[in-house]
Amino acid sequence: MLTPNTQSQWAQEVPRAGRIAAGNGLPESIELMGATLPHGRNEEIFGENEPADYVYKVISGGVRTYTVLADGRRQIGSFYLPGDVFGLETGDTHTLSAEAITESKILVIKRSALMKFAQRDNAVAQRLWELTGRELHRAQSHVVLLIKSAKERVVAFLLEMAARCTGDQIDLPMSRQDIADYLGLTIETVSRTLSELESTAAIALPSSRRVVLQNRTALNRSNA
Amino acid sequence: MLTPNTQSQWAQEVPRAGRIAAGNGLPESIELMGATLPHGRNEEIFGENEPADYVYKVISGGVRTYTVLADGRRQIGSFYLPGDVFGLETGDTHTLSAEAITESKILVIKRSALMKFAQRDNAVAQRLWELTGRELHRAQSHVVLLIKSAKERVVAFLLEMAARCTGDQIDLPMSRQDIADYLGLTIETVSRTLSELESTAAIALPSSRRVVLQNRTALNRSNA
DNA sequence: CGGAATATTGATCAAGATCAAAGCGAGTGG
DNA sequence: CCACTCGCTTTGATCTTGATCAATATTCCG
Repeated sequence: MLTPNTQSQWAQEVPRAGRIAAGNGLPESIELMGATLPHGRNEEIFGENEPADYVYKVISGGVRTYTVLADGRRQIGSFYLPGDVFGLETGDTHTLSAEAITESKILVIKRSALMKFAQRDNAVAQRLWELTGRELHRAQSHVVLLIKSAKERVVAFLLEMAARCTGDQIDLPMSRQDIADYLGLTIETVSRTLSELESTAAIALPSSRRVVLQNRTALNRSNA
Repeated sequence: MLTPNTQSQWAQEVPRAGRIAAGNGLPESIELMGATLPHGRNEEIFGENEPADYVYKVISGGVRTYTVLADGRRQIGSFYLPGDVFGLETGDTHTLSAEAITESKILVIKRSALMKFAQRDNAVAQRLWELTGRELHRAQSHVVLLIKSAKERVVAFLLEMAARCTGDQIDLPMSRQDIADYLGLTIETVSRTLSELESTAAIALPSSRRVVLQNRTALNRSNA
């Protein structure tokens, strides 16, 4: 059960193709409009305020979007995993920066081509709008997350990540610093909270990047 | 200058019609598709998870959207003022509840009619998408706001409200509790922070609902 | 004028930040 | 193969910010 599976679960290329085509992304036909590019760990994919001429889809690996405040604090907006689309804007510039968390393959699609396609096909336009709607919903949940206690935030994060994979074992592609900057906490608080959850047997931490949910009931209780 | 203007600045009906038609809302023609309804203070306009069959536009007054956590904590998502559109969803239910902050007139439009219109007119579809995009941007800014210190949050709130009206005088339609629930703080902290800003002459508080920005430079310094 | 709701101010407390020091683990070179 | 290093993570001690508890003060209405 805890067989050390050295292959990260996110390394596989788009492991849920069916679901993605159905609700998560864009029609497959559209994927023909782009090229897949490799990105190294921590490599920038686009920067805040840059022209938003492309839309992106994670094929393998993982991506974080973020903004940096004047004094250096970094806030991560979202994590994107294989199958997720990111970088779609209604305005003409990106509102956040994006970086690869790990070695990633990213499908890049010209926005103008996508828009031309949407103009002819209402269903595509609808799909694009829904994508923005989903991002909005994500951001609204993020707001609610940030008013919770540290324990509640960490638990919510774990449940959110768990919801994106099958089973109770999560392989986190991101560092403690990334998690902290997503949750509005410090790495120390994230680490301490995880240790505490482990000590109450709610989770197991076979390694720092792997979390096993052992008691979802207890976790849900800690989720306010 | 501080003449007690008992008429709240938000009581006027859509004071910036030009700007609204241009970028803020929907073509005026569409407003013919709906009816204007009055709502009393604290009256619910729609509830979370209810079918999103209508789209709304503030004609006069003000609206708050919010969600309530299991333990009773309330998080306000946004404040809407005259000219603002709210309640537009890509899914089929509302993700937040909405209430009138003060006596308000609200234009109600059937979503199905709007969608039919959008299907024929690409520009309208585009406008609706942009509206969702604007909400997304708002929510992302809200996330960034919530990682800041109490003082920074209050200052950001004041600057945000000031950006929505002309001049340095702001009439707040909402209570301290509303502000606190928007900023993820307590009323005491909001009150203390406003008092502190007043004591440093950054703002004046001629009454609890009226704020005058006296030193934007100082405020921007406190905005990280 | 009276009373309820709302806002301010004060005193204390606690959650999480900060400062500091080990611990661990993957990769490197002797 | 082992020791060393570098980056990341964990753990500990203390401090700070904002929450909580409590007592007025003010405003808004009937």
